[in-house]
Amino acid sequence: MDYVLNFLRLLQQLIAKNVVIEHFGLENARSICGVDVAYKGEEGIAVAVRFDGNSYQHNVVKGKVDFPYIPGYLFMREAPIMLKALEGLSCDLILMDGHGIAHPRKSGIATVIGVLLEAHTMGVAKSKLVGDVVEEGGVQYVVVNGEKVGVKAGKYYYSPGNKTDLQDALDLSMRGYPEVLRVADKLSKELKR
DNA sequence: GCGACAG
DNA sequence: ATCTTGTCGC
Repeated sequence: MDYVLNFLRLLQQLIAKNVVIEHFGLENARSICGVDVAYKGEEGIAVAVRFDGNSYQHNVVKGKVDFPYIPGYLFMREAPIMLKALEGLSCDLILMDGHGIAHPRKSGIATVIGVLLEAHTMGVAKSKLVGDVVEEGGVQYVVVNGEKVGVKAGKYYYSPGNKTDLQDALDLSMRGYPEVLRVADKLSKELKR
């Protein structure tokens, strides 16, 4: 499995070179999607929820998940099934569990999916993967090598995935935990029964 | 060698 | 993520 991780690391470095960190502006997101995955042993249940400001809609995908969870390589385990769940949904902004550039190689799952789909994405994680939390002007930033790569608000970490920036992460964090993610999490966990 | 370690 | 009882608090 050593070969695989070496290769995947190169892939992540390539992805990191293609990330686009630029201001999006949440006000430009007419539709926001949230994706989450729950497990029942080897079976993964992915749910993608879309909210367009008026109504909700969602996709459910179940399938075997082979790749193990390895810190730093989450995308290999969850990106495939997440992408399937997102099929057919048009989302101006995609949110998902996990980090974006707040990653050892600036290539968290939100970045991988964002670059792959050329979409606006943002990672929302429940715990830190890398960096130090530094407060500045009333805001808690996730800092890696002196660079601010994310924002911590409450117990959540927000970091740009692709075609979004730190300002977007801060703006999103101030809206509180995204409802689409709360719904996706709740739905995926109750559908595995 | 030791500690850290998204879901 | 999942396993898994009781317990503290609004």
